[in-house]
Amino acid sequence: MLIALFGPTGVGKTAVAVALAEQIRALGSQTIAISADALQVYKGLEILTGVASPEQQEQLEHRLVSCVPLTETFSAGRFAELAHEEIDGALEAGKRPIVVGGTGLYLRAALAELDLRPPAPPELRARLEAEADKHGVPALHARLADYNKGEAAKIEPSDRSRVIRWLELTEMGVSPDPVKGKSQLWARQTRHPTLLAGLIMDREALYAAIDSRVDQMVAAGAAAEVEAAAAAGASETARKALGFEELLTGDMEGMKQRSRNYARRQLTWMRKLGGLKPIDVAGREPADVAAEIIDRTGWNGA
RNA sequence: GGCGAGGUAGCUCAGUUGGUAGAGCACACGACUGAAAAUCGUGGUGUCGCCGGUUCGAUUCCGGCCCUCGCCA
Repeated sequence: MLIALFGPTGVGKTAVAVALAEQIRALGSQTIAISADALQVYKGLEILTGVASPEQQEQLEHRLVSCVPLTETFSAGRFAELAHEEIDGALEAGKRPIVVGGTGLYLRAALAELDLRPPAPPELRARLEAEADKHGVPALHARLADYNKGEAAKIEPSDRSRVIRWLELTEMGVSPDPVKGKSQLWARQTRHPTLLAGLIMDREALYAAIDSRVDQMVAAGAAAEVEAAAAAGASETARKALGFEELLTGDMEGMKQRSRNYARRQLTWMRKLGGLKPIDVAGREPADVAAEIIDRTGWNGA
């Protein structure tokens, strides 16, 4: 069995993971953390993306963190392969892995076997991007209707990312239609028995925690980190990190705002994730939260 | 004190030739399958500065007052 931790940015996932590790070791097992985060994978954005500190990683080894060069683009598909390897490897070694992360899609990709479609060649995407700039996204969307009227109606004409992705797939000769049956994103189905815990706290406290976390990141040198990353030629996906563009222009308020907005979208994921056990962490010590999670695993014989 | 500009949603503002008003952002909710910290959808925001006048009806016109900003003294 493995433990998975989900929750909005700033809720304290890493601290709970570290506390969990300590308690798992006390029960005589080994453990390791596998991050399910789209931006923490980048090497060189540790402060900005809130990767576990060196001290925390001394207490709990983290995988899939700081492992991709900034200049590379990354994707959920690549992540899924790496995550499955890490999880299976840890289980084979007799460890009790903790999957921790706030990227909903990545978390599901790590825990389940999603039927992800193939990636598009960069030239194809670049061509469609250019067409979208020239004619507008709705014009591209109109082409979807030629392919499949019913399915195209489910995609908003203004949804640039999805319209382009669908056209990529149709031009590649791959059916872009959703997988038949219930969505794999919200299903309870997982590759291994999993306890999925969702950390929550009241909105006001969460937003306050996010704001102060941004202040801490800035105090820790996030702006210099971003400038170095930009100078090093950070990829388009790396530049999506919350605060990347904002810190280049000194807009700390904007960074806080975007982080709060993101947290809200994460909460929407949390309400839908199948089998998730919500745990209110407001005002509690990480060890206390960890103990509640361990209780639910039954590992301590309770 | 004089002159000018302005006071409309939480913020920045638009608008009403008189029939009690709307954008963006914020906020809330939702969608989500190799870009997902991305991308997108839906929704309510309100003594239209205060008091009076004209009017069937005033946020809009008129008068007075208060406040803010700028210039001049």
